Amino acid sequence: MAVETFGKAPMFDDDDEDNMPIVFKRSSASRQNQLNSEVKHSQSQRLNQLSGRPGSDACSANGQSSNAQKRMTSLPKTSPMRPEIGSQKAAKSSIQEPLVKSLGTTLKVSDSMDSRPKQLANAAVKEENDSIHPTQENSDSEDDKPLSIRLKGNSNHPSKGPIPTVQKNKIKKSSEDSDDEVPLSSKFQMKSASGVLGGKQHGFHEKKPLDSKVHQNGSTSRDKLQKPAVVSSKRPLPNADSHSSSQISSKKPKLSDSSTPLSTNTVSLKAKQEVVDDDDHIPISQRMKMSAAVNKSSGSKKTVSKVASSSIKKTLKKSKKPVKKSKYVKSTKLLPSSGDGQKKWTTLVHNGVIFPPPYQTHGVKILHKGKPVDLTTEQEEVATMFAVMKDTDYMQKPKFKENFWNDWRKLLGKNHVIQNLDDCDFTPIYDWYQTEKEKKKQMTTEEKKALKEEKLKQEEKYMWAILDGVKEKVGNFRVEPPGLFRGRGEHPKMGKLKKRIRPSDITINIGKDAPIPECPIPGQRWKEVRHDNTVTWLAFWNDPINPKEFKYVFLAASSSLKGQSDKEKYEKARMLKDYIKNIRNSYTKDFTSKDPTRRQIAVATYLIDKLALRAGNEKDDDEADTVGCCTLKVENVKAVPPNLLEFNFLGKDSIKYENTVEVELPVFKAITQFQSGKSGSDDLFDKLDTSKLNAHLKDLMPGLTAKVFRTYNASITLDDMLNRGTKDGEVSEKIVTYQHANKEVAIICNHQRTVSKSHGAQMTRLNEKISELRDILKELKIDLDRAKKGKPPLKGSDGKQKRNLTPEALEKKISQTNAKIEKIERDMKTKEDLKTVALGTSKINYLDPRITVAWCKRHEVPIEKIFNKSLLAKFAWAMDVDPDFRF
DNA sequence: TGTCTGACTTGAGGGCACGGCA
DNA sequence: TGCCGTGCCCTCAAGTCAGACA
Repeated sequence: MAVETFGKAPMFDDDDEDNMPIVFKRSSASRQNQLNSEVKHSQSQRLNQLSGRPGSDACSANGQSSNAQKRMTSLPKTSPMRPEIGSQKAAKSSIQEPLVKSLGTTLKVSDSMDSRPKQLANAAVKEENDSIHPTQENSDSEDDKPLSIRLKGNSNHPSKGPIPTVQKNKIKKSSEDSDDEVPLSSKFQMKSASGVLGGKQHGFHEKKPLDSKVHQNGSTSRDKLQKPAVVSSKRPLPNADSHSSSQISSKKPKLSDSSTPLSTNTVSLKAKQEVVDDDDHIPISQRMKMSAAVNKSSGSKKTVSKVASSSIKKTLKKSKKPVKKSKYVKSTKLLPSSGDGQKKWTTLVHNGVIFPPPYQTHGVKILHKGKPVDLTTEQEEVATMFAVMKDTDYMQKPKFKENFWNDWRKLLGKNHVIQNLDDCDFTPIYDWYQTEKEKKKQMTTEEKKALKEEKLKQEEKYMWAILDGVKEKVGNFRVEPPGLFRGRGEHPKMGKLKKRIRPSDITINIGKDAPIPECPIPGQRWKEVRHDNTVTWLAFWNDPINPKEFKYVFLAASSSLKGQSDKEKYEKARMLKDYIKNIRNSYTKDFTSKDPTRRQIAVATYLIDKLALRAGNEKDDDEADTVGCCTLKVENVKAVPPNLLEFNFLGKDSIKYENTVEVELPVFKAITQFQSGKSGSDDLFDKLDTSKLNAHLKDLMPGLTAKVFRTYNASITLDDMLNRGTKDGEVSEKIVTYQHANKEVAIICNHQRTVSKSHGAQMTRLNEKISELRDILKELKIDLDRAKKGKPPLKGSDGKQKRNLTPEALEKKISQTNAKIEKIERDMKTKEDLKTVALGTSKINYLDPRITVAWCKRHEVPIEKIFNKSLLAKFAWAMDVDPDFRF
C-alpha cells in the first residue's frame, strides 16, 4: 500500500470565485454552444456506435426515412431493421392493419398498450376544457391514496384504469390509431419528415473548436479522453493507468455473457410483418441497430423566446467573471462520452475527505431504575444517539429498540449494572439536547454567521477536486458521522449502531501524480490509496451496517462527469422512442407464447412499460421486504375478472404502491396462469429475474434496461403534456401547466411525500383570507354604486369613514381584489393537488432537462421559474438546447 | 448459471436559510 | 422586527445493473 504523506498543499485558496455556482462560470452562451456541440458530437458518435450505425448514416437518415424503409422492405434479411419513424401513412396502411387482422385481439391490445400517453394527453385536453388551472378533481378524499391510484383517478373513468380513456380517445381520434404507440407530439414530428433527434441536437456535422482549446490552463487532457472507436459493453480490465498502490487487480474476462436463448426466437420487432419470420434467427438488437436512425433534423424554426433566452443569458451572464485569477478552470463542459470501464479521467487531484469532530462528552447521566448511572464516553455517545431520537417514530418500533440494545449492551459489557433497556430513562440527555438546540437557536445572526464561516473555512479545501485540470465540486466530501441506522419501513437493521468511520476505513482514489491527501487525524493513515481512472469515486469506505456494501465519495451533480452520464441516460431514453413501437408489438405477441419464460418476460415488460414499475432485484433477508416487478409476489397482484389487476405492494423506500388497472385480456390470463397453484408468498414471475429481463431487453435495443422505460415514459409524458397543454397567457399560468405535467409524471413514477404538518392550518388560513377579500369586494361594489351616484362611501366594518374614491379608482381596486382572490384560489388548488406528490424527484432524475429548457424558450418562461440554482448547475449541459427540441 | 461485488443512480426526509408579511 | 412558511440543500438509505467469479 502506497501511503504517503505530503506537505500541506493548499489547492484552491487562490480562487475568489469558489462559491460561485459552477453553472455561472460559463463565459457565454455561444461558448456553451460550442462546448455542447463537442459533446453532442461525441455523444452522437457513441450512440451510433452503440446501435451499430455510423454517424453518417444517422445524418443521412434525416428526412429520408421513407427511402430507408423502402430499402428495408427490399432487403429484409440484411437491411437494417429500422424502427418506424418516418412515413406514418405507410405504417398505417401496410403494417397496422394486417397486424390487427392476423392477431385477432391485437387491435385492442395495441391500442390500449399506449394508453398512458394518450390518457395523460386526454387529461391535458380536459385541462384545457376546464381552463388550464387544475380543477377540483383531486379532492381531499384522494389524498391518502397512493399516487398510482390517483393517476387512475385522474382519468375520466374513476372506476376503471387507463383503458376506457384510451377507448374514448380512440373514438375521438380514430385516424390516429395506427400510430398510437407514439404520442401525438411525436407524430407531428415524424410527419414533418424531419425530426429533432438529430440535427442540431446531435450535431454530427458541426465542426467546432475543441473545448480544450478554450481551457488553457491545464490540460489538453480532454483531447486525450476522446472516446475510442468501439464502445465495449463490458467492463474492461483495468488499464495501465488503473492500478492500486497496494494491489493490482487482475480481472478475468467474463465467461458467459449471454444472449438469452430467447433472443434468437424473439419475434421481429419490425413492423413490416411480411419479413418478420425470415430473420428471426438474428437477434433483434442486431437487426435493429443496423437500421435504427435516431436522428431527425429539426423541423420548422420558431421564434426563440426573448424572455426565456434573456433569462438564461442573464443567469449565465452572472458567470461572466473572468477566470483570470483562478489557477484552474471550473467545470463548464461535458467530458467526452465515457462508458463503463473506460478511462474516466487522466489527472485527478483532491484533498480527501473531512471527518466529523470527535465526540465531546456532556456528562449528563441517564437514569437506571431512577438512579443516575456513570457511563464511559463511548457508552454515553451511543446513549445520546438513542436519547435524541425520543420524538421520532422509531421509538415506537420494537425492532429499533432491540437492535439498539443489542449493540449498546456490547459496549456496556456483560457485568454492567444496566441489564435491561426498559429500566433506563434517557430523559436527562434528551432534555440536555433540547437545551443545546435552543441555545443554538438563540444565537445572534453574527454568531451564526461566524460559526458558518468557520465551518466553511475548515471544509473549503475538501469541497473541490481538479479533474483533468478542471475545478469540480465534490459532492459528499463529509464522512458520515456515527449514529443509529435509520432504515426505512420495517428494516430489520434499524437501530443498529453505525460506528464511527476512521481514516483506516477509507480508500482514496486519486491521480497517480497527485499528492496523496494528508490524513486529517494525526497518527492515522488511509486504508489504501488507489489510482484507478476507470471509476469516478474519490474515496469509499465499507458501510458499517452492511460491510459488504460501500459508501462512495463522488463529484457533485453539477460536475462534467455527472452531466455526461446524465445526458447519456436521456439519449438512451430518447433512443427507446424509436424502438418502442416494435418492442410493444413484440411483447404483445409473446403474451400468448407457449414458452412460459418468454410469456413472463412479455408480461413483466408490459408492466414495466405501462406502470413504470422498477425492475425489482432480489433482496436479502436482512433488507426491508420491498418488491419490484420481477420480485412481485402472488399476493401483491389480485386478478379481478374480467381483466382488472389490483396491485398492492411496498416498493422502493417502503413506499406503498396501490393501483388497479384494466389490462389486456391476454395479460390478465397470463397473470392468472402465473398465479395458479402458488401460494401468496410465492414469486409471481418464478422464471424471471432482472438479469434475464435485462438481457432480453438488450436484444430489443442496445443498452436497454428496465429503468430506461421509466425515464422514457416520464420524459415523453412531460414533452407531450407541455406541448398539448400550453396556452398563451400569463407566465404564472404556464407554470401551472408545467407543474401539472410534472405532477402527472410524479404520479406515474409513484413519487410520494408526506403531507406537511401545517398543511391543514395553511389551507384554513388561505380560506379565511379569501373570505376577507370577498367581504372587501362586496363593500367596494357598494361603494362603486354610490360613487357613481355621487354619494360618499359607507362606513367600514370598523366604523370608520372610508376615503372618498372616484369610480375609476374603485373599479381598479375591485379588479385588483379579484386578481388577489384568483391567485389565492390558484395557489390553494396547486397546494392541495401537490400535497402528497413530490415533484422534485422526477425533475431531478427522470425529466430530460432539454424538454423544459426548450419549452421555456418557446413560451417565454424564465428558466429560473422551473429550475432552481442547483438544477441550473446540474443541467448546464442542456441550457443551449434548440427551442424546437422535442424528446 | 447463479451469486457476489462494485459502481453508480434514485429517493425521501430533515434542517435551515431566506423572504414575505403583519 | 419577529414570526412563519417555503423551498433549497444535504444526507444517507435504497435501489439498478454489469462484470467477476465459483
